[in-house]
Amino acid sequence: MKRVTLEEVARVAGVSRATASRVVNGASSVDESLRHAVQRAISSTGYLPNIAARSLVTRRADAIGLLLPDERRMDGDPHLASVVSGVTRVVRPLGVHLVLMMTGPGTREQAMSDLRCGRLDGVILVHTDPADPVPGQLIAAGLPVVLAGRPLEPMPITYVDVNQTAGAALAARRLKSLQCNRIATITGPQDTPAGQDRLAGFLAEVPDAVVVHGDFTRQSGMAAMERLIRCCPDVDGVFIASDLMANGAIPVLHRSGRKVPDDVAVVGFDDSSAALTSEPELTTVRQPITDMAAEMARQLLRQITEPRSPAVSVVFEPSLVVRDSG
Amino acid sequence: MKRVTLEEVARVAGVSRATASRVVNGASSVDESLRHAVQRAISSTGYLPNIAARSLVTRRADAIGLLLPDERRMDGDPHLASVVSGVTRVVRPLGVHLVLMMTGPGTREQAMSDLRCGRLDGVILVHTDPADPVPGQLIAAGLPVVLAGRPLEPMPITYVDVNQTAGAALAARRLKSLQCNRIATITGPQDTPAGQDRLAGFLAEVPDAVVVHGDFTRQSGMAAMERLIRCCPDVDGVFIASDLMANGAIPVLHRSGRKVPDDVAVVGFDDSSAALTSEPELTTVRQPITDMAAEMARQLLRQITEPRSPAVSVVFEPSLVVRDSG
DNA sequence: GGTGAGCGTGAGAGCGCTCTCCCAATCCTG
DNA sequence: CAGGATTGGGAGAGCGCTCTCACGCTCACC
Repeated sequence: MKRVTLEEVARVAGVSRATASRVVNGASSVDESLRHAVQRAISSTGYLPNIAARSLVTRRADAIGLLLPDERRMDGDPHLASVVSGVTRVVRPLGVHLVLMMTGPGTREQAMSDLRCGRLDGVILVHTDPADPVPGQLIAAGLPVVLAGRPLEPMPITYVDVNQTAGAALAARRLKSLQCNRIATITGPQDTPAGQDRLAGFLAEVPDAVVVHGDFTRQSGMAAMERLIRCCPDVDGVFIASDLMANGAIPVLHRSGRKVPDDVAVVGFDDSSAALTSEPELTTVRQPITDMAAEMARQLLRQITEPRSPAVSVVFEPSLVVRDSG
Repeated sequence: MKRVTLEEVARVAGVSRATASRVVNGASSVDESLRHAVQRAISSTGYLPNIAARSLVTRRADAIGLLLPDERRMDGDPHLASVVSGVTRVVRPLGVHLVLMMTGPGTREQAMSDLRCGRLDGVILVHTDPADPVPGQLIAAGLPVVLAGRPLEPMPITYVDVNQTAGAALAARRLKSLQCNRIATITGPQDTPAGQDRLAGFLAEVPDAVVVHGDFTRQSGMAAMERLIRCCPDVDGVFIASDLMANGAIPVLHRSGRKVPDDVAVVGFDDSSAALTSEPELTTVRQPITDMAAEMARQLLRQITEPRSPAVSVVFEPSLVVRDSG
């Protein structure tokens, strides 16, 4: 089982290596008969182009990186599979590899050098720490990068996000339509755009809502709900800024003797798997994660093929998924 | 920002390209002073080796693939992040890339050609369909491959698994120690090794257990539990072969007026996130997923560096995580 | 019939790296 | 101190591919 090269294919087809290469790469200007000869030679020899050799001359790796937060932070995030799936859908038909990198010591630097030494053509950054300097560095270096979610500080970087504000408004209107009188919200961390926007969007609809802070984790959801029913026992509708927090909060409600949704209506955000494992199943705001991931991939590929193309932001509209909790 | 090559480094350091290469690759036989000169040259020029060029001559891609089932099947699988994390931990320090491939039309063939054309050095196969011919083909071609989980048919292939039988026995003993008299189990699909072994291991300890079949999904957990309480209303202890099924089953128990764990003790399997989002939190059998993934990566790397090394199986011992459900 | 445009093809120069020689310098041993 | 053994470094040949360039051919037009 020896490797078969383009040279070999050319020999078998009776053409030059250049012509064989043209056929492999689908160049148009090749005579039909020669094209067929080459194609026959390819299948008869079982030829597969050596990517390293190609990559060496084209200076393209045909691989992109997906930079993820590490397991701990990912833990709560049910989206990984959806993100991977969305990116894959766009990227695979083009033969581009998806390289996964979990944040750990030195990962981001690693990704930078992979990018610079041509091992990666671009990266998608997920859940970036607002203080992280990497996105800025990448942009400054003119390297293709796409962010999942709006950056905290405005910067000329391409990102894909869901309309968080609109999503929170959807939740607010649902609660109002349920005739809730005493409405509260458990927020996400206020140092993240998602946390901020979900609160702002909600308050825009329900200005007098009771606000209790959380940080998107289950734990914080439990704690926040305990505080909420203590400070505001007559609450009858609550928007919880992530399903995971809602998942922690609902048992607290139950233990306090309140029924969901009869006594207290609950609306979550994310439509993650936590929405289905809650009891009752969560009414929640859905983000089209897979589509968003696909769009990130598309944006990244565009940047790769058209360097220095302008930064854009693509914002998807969320939708309300009505289940049993509110 | 032009690319700096080894040639350039050699020039700056005043040595030959060969020597510079030796330093980059950590060859021992280089004079200290020259080594330092080269290292200075590397950092002053900001040199990064071009992986494609290296790969072309070494015939190593320094990348491995992780072949996953598609999103639908993955959906229930809470392990993805843990698997990725475990593999990453082993692989990154070596500068090896982790390429994610979700099964879709043509993925497996794609992976095969990536392997053959030297774009991937090896693959880890997760949740392979028992009928899938790919593992066999890979083995036949002498390509490095590691399976997550024992293959259904015995074959000379390296795999890493948890001792499913022992795990089920752990659950059984827990239920017995709780003085349960009427013990049942909800199984996984019986055409998978995991499904088979968990049932067998359980029956070995509780031969007279009531057996109801499921397929690892939440839905099936609900349905199975409904059947169970109908056919066996006095059940007071049940081993459910996956946390996800347990997560679907517990609300059924609640709705039937049974309290968990007071009326019915429940033990799950996996220690996935579904165990924590259940109410009450699940007592379950834990598999050390991250460690197992790391071991898979190690085994794969060994096969890559030592081709034709014998197939081995590594089996991890599970442990019981006692929480509130049983 | 001469000229020029247009097109398909082949020759060949690299892309940046590793690695095998081979030579020179140093070391040990008798 | 001669001889061989050992060691470090350099020259250079590729790895397999793409892509530019120039060549030869056909065709149209004046």
